[in-house]
Amino acid sequence: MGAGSGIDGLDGRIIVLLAREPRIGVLEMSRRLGVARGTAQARLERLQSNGVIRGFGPEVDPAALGYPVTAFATLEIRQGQGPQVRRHLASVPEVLELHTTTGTGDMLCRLVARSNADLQRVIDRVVGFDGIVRAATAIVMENPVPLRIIPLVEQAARDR
Amino acid sequence: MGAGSGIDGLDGRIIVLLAREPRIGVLEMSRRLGVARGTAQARLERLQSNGVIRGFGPEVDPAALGYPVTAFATLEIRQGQGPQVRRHLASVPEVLELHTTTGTGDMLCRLVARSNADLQRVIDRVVGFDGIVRAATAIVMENPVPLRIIPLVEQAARDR
DNA sequence: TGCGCCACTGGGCAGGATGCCCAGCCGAAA
DNA sequence: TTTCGGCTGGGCATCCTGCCCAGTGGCGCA
Repeated sequence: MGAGSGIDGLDGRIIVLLAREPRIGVLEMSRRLGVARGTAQARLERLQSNGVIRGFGPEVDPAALGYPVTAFATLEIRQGQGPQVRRHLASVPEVLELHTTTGTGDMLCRLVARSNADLQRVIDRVVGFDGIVRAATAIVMENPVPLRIIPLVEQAARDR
Repeated sequence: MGAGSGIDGLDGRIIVLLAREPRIGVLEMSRRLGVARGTAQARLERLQSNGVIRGFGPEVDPAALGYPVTAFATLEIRQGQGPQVRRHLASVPEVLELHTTTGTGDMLCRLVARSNADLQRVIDRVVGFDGIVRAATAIVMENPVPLRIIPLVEQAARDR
């Protein structure tokens, strides 16, 4: 991993272009970039087989689905209960992602809920499991920087 | 918002299908769903103008870009320094997202770095700003549940 | 210095998908 | 019952895709 990886300027421009206008095709892309279509096509393929671009899945807004409340929960789990806890959390649809982190056997997960009241139900379901000792929840109020990748891509391209 | 929104079964199947095989076109989609092409096309358009589907931006893997280390930082900020802190954090490429949360004027941000050592540099840059009083960092070790949306979509579709 | 490799170019080709149109049908609401 | 919105199934021209090719230029290596 990371062996032959790395992004050059053209790769960076491809990703940024794709991030800004996801619907454009290879041909339009090659026109904007000022390269031959075959080049753009080859680069795109390489970026995907490289794993740099994982895919083009639809970005779904949980709020538009009826889940406008987002929260982060820090979980303290009982020793050795990791696998069970993971399985449990994976089975809860409102758990959007889960990380294990350094610290006291902690996990961090992102939750959504239909309302603040509903969040209580979600949390109850999340922590209503033997392996979980304690949970601390932080409700998201604003999202000044939504998940982004462009600045990082540009820096990676600059660093050659 | 959220007025006429909501997802029916067909919408749910469209999103799930798109999430699993993002490259398929409208025609192939209509074939898999067993509906007319016009229907699939109209639904997709509606989902996008609804805001349920925000877009189809490329999913870029920071690790493949040379940033294999992910961390979450909880920041305590000085009263009234919110706007400045946001601007500062937005200017750091390694800050992938930023949330303001309930609690003691806290913020939570996701960071990436080239290595554990590099993470120190990133954190220094993040907290090297007047408005930030204290920072607690949790390094991500594993990601048992990567950011996902399918289970939530299926539940939303089931709930009518 | 000369050679081979690799990426890029510019072009061509057939098949397929897209965007857009239409008339007809049907169920639900007024 | 009438109207309306959504779905169907079809057609159309245009455009893009995936794939192919030969030619060219830069670069590292012997």
